[in-house]
Amino acid sequence: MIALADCNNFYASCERVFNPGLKHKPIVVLSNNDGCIIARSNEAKDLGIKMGEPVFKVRNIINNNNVYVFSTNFALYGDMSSRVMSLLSDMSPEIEIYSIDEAFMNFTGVKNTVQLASKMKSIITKSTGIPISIGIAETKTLAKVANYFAKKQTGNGVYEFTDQVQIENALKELPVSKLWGVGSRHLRMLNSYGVNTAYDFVQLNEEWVLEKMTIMGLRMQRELKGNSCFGIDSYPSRKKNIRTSRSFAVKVNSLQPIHESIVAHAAKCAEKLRMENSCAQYVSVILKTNPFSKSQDYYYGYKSINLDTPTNDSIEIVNAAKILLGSIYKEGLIYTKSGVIVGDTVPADQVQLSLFYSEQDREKRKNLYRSVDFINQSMGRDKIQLLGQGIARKWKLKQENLSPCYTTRWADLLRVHC
DNA sequence: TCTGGGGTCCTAGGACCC
DNA sequence: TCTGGGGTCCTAGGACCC
Repeated sequence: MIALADCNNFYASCERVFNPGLKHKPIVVLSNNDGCIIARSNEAKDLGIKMGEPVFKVRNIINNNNVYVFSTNFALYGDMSSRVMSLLSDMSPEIEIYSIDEAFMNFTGVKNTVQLASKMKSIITKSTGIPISIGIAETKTLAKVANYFAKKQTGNGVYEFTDQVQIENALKELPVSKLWGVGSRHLRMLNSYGVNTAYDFVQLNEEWVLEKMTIMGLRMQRELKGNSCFGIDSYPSRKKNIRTSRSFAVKVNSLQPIHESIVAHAAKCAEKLRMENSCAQYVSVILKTNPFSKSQDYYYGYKSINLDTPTNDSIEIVNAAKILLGSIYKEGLIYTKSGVIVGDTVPADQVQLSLFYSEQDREKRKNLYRSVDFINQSMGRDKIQLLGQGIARKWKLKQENLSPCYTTRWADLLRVHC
């Protein structure tokens, strides 16, 4: 059996833990740059605020209903997540941390699955204040479905599929849009063939599913029939790509701030690579205009370059990114977002040096970055940075409603008055 | 006026090779 | 005028997830 633990309204719940006055109040959390809604409490969902919706479109609902609005605070959510995950790991022999708020656990051989899940749930709530739901079933996809019903039940929060009739009834009740692996495109396609529930989907001919939805669709269908296609992957594999990108806080129509942002993103990518102990074999740069703009055609500039030798050296990655930027930047456009991607990573200790590479230089740089990373991690990010990242950084984020970093910054610790 | 960021996997088609 | 068959690798783009 597989169990899926999923935190309820995770970001909104994190904000609530340290601010109990928000209990039963509608809360939303915004994306970077305060652009879109990326998390909602149940109360906010009930007001009709949708996932991913731009804030300006729901400004009226927010104002009229006293909805509490938070800028995204990843330092807080990341730290709360690791607390939840470490508690789950203690109680489960095999666990795959699937996302910031979800984990699959192998319940094979567990005698009383529901009892164990309920215990997990109460321990997490007691120790972290984060509410979770747990779904249990034969396969990952069915565990996702079970989790959906665990969340729907009031008060309980644990749901297990034990027999076929129960599964069939659940799938008949589940809109096909809620399935793990059905996005907006597939949904439209399936609806147009009269497939509306998960049960309708399971009835479809396998060849048809393969043709219309590739092997991914077929695996999903088989999982819903109880045939496991996805195992529990408990060892986090090295990331294949690493990306750093941001929207600009203000509109940008000159090269200078874009250049600064690209240097900063490239340096950040290099730092992330060093944290993972990886080296990348290619660098890509993205530069785009507003896709929703009516006054200007959408421009999406994207270019990659292969490196002679895989690297995690900030200066090398920055230099590659600068060259790429030069080749995609066009005068006269108003840009809204830039980014750098590094990819095809290899373990840092297995890098094949190119013929012309000096081992000595590489060692020197390695020592330099070890010191830079140490200082930035212990004394605050960007204490030491490349000059090209800019001092004023006008392109930086907009975060107007940021909550304190309750758990990761001394100055923000919660004060208890006796 | 105002629309996130960071990932994964799969496929079709082009380039290239023998 | 007539122009094969079979393979690999790479990449852009699509679709999905949280």
